[in-house]
Amino acid sequence: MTISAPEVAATMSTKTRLRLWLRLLKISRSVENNVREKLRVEFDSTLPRFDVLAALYQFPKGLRMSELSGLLKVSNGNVTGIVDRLVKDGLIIRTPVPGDRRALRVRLTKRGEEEFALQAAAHERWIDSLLSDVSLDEADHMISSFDQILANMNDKAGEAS
Amino acid sequence: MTISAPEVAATMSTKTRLRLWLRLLKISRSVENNVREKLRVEFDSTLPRFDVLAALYQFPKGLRMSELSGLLKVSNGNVTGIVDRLVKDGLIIRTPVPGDRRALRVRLTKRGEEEFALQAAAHERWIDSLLSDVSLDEADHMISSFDQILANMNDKAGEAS
DNA sequence: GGCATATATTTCAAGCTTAAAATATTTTTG
DNA sequence: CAAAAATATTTTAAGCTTGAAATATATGCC
Repeated sequence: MTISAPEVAATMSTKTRLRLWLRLLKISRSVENNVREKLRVEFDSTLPRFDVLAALYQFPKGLRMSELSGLLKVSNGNVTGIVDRLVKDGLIIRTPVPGDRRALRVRLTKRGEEEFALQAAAHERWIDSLLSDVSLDEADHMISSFDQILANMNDKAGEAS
Repeated sequence: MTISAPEVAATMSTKTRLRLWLRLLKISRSVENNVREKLRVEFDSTLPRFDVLAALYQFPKGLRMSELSGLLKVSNGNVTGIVDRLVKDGLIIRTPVPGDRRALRVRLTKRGEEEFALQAAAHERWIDSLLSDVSLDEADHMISSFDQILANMNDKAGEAS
């Protein structure tokens, strides 16, 4: 009996995929740590707060708590705490939803909008600088690869987009 | 005065790089959430614990606390807590470092080694499945791109490897 | 209408994470 | 050698995160 070629090939791409994942994780953590530090120093804020503001910025009419946690793909209880603090800081407000007394709609205040616009512009510059050696073509190519991976992954796992 | 071409191009690649980062983050979080859930259900463990065990598995002689936190790129105090719990569970042990009474060396116990071997094998299968539609060539190509990005990023930022 | 079930949100307990302060020890240097 | 500076680690306070339990309200069913 000879060595099974498929098994050898499978092992090889398994190891390579694992390496790919470790590299992906390393980049992701590097960028995240970098952005986290800049948010702290320049805006006295955090990544979770930025994420919440970013989501609300896209929806001027506001979002329900559950829509917000769904978008950010974090737990409900998690968002409660972050929103509490942002409300206390006057960057967002909670308003009741007419017709459903269980639900609350959250949206940016005027100040929250202005503050986030500043943070978003800075964030864009930070990312542009960190990824400055990625050409437009390269970036486009990687984005399509990622989209393909994401589409496939959402089938494999229960994990939504 | 005509529109400045360089500025237009810069804006375009800035936006594309931002999109690239958001996609990268999405994949990274999807995979992480998936692995986290599987570690919880199948091994009653967590990602930070897995990371610590993985680091120690590569260094059978053990690592100092500061080497460990350096490798994982997390704070010193963070590792203290995770190590405390792993010690309590009998998966690792702390031993004094001869000649330096400030330092402690941490290494896997026999049980920790056996337990991690199981987790690592399962982890490899999970990743292989999640990234199953990435071909060997594609993976290799992405790995080089990532390495290049990482090398460039470490110059831009104070952020080490 | 009234009871069961479902949905929206918060609370809770436990663990993760950080930056900064505290502790203990080692090394440098005057 | 003693004071000062540096290093290794832990502790602390605050915030983030999760899954599960609790609370409040709404919807479906008889």
